[in-house]
Amino acid sequence: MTDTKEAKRAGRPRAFDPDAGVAAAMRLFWEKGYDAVGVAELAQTIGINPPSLYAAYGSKRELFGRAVAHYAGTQGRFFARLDAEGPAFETLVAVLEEAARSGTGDATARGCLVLDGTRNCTDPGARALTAEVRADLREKARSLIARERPDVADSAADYFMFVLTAISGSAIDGVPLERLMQDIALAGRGLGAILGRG
Amino acid sequence: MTDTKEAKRAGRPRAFDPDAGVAAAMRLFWEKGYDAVGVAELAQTIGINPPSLYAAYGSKRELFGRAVAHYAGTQGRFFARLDAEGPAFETLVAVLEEAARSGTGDATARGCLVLDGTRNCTDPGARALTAEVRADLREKARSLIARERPDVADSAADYFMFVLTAISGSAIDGVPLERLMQDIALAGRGLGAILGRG
DNA sequence: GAGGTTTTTTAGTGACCGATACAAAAGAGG
DNA sequence: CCTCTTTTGTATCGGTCACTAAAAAACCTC
Repeated sequence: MTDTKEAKRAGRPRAFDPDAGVAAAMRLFWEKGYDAVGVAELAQTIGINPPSLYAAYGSKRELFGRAVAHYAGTQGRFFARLDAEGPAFETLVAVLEEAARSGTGDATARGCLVLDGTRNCTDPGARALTAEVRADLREKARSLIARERPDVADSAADYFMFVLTAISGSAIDGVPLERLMQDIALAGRGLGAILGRG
Repeated sequence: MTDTKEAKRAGRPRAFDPDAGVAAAMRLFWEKGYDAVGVAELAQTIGINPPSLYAAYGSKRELFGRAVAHYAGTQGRFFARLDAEGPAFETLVAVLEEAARSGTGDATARGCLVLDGTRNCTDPGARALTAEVRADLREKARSLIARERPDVADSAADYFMFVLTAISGSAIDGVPLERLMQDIALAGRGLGAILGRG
């Protein structure tokens, strides 16, 4: 589609950086959720007009897809820990704590874009975009757990997503990081129980 | 304002039951969230025209307030258990399980209206309506716990709301009741830990 | 019946939604 | 210079948003 390289093509050069636009859009979607962000608002924040937005990204939904991917690569980078070697229990708890930090680090963009960005969203395509990332995330947790306890990998992965859902929702509701850390410690008891004391 | 009694007043009689309208509106708000439900859709579901809706309820937000109150009095009736006498741990877990049942009982209206009905909602007034109910709920849990363990009442009440948030969000994401029950059992380990073995 | 009161219906308000038609503008290559 | 290509800004598309003005309709009391 669009060549990301700076190879000078014919035609009038683009006056803005599409990647920077994705980052700005991500921030907006994260703060307000998919439906609550309008195309006009997106364009104004990026510093362009709506036609430039459609020419560069295709549609609001496609821009959201780029934003979700950017979110996963920045705010959600710590989930890569699930792929690394190491004890499951400690890794999972550490990831939950990182999620709490990410979801409370900025007062204007709380919670998780992937978990709550399409809540009550009317666009099935946008919902599917976040649902796919959630499914990938659950699978990462499941396979990590399966290395130690394949018998409980599904149940423990479900519980991991369960706690993750609580973290994002609570962060959005204004629960501060310190309390989230306490909640994670308590929820970790359940994780330790099913994993047989990590 | 409007006399709920059937005392025959002057003027053309109302052709619909306002309470039944609230129930229908509640169902719609529960299924889709505040922002995703339009006034035209509400009116059509109730079986009236928009002007009748405004004459009877005042505004979309006020109708939502009535709907939330109706929800609390029907779907959320089991929260009254928090006011009853009894051991805190068993009561809290039972309430969490009831919440899971309520949030998964109907495939078309999942989760909790109070916890997730105004997620990503652009109307601050509507958000405040659900936030107030959530605060009341947390206070009920806190005072129940305080009867046994005043020292940990705040932390345990926070954790209770944390788990409740997970239940509603997970139910919306499609997690079936059986898995939610497993998750609650695991989360209950943390509750038992902070309450000192319920 | 007439007058008063309230709800009904029809029709429409301005504002915003996502998405576009169109032509001027700005580059490359000839 | 001219042509080709792509992006730009302007101005708008039809549709939906929450909400309402206005008048007909349906009850009351007299």
